[in-house]
Amino acid sequence: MLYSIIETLKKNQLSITDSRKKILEMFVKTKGALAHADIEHQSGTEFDRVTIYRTLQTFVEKGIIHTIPTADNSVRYALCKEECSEGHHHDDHVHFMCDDCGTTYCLDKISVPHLNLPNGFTASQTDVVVSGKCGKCN
Amino acid sequence: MLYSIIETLKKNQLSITDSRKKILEMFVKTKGALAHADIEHQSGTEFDRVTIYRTLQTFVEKGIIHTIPTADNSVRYALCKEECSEGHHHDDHVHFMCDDCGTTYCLDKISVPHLNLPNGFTASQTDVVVSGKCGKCN
DNA sequence: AAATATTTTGCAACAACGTTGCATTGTATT
DNA sequence: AATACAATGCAACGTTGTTGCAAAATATTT
Ligand SMILES: [Mn+2]
Ligand SMILES: [Mn+2]
Ligand SMILES: [Zn+2]
Ligand SMILES: [Zn+2]
Repeated sequence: MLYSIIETLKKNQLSITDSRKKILEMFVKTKGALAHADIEHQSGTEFDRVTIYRTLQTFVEKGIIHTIPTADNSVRYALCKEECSEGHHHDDHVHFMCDDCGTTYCLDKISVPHLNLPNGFTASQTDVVVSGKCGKCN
Repeated sequence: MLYSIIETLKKNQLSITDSRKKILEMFVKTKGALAHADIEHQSGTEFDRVTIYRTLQTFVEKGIIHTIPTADNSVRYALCKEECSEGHHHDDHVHFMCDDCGTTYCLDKISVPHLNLPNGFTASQTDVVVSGKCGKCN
């Protein structure tokens, strides 16, 4: 399946800029997730820190990427599947973070389990983050 | 069940100091979880920011409190059950964060479900964080 | 294609959060 | 009570993220 960067930006009514193209390209070419710092390092001095923050924010709002909760409370991002749209994320899959190589995976095929909450509690979102060793490191 | 602050500190070979006593007391008296900022506010100018950071660190290392991963990537802490010890946490329960009142609950009775990971992946820890409305806010 | 309107970017300044080194103070031990 | 040891407060610093605004880039209109 091919992913058109320009199409994605247009579809979301975002103007086509260098930073948006390159940052989105990084996500498309990466299996795992990316942190702000990863993008900053990969792009060198090409973009300002602030631009990267703003680009990530915009992508999250538009449903192009989603944030991943991690055990160490660092922020990571990964591409959304096509079902996500502005203000409506549907990334209800399990995330995996390798203790060895640090790679964060979206386990798209493993959906988050249903839980019986205590009386009076209602859920709007459930995040599952698994830590351990990934396929490469095992 | 009663919780002796002094006993807990002694059991973990920690010297008995004002900050440790008062901060641990806050956790014992609180149903939910506490953030660094909560402790700072509740204690006024009594302790330095750094002391609070170091006390929380020490308590986590000793297995007295555990950190709670949250959807918004803020750091929270809650009391551990007695099974936890230095370097060995066993807080495998579900956490709940109320979107309305912000309270974070340890749902001790709901243990994290077992998941079938992809081939080659092994889990060392699974964190489940549910967001939604709590009993009070529903 | 050029002119205009709109968005995005880079910079600077700031705020929140967290860490480290070291002298001072407090706790434990003899 | 004297000594040894550990924790605290302070200052200084680093990292992460935000905001306002002028300059630059992109989109739209003529
Ligand atoms: Mn994901
Ligand atoms: Mn808990
Ligand atoms: Zn790995
Ligand atoms: Zn609530």
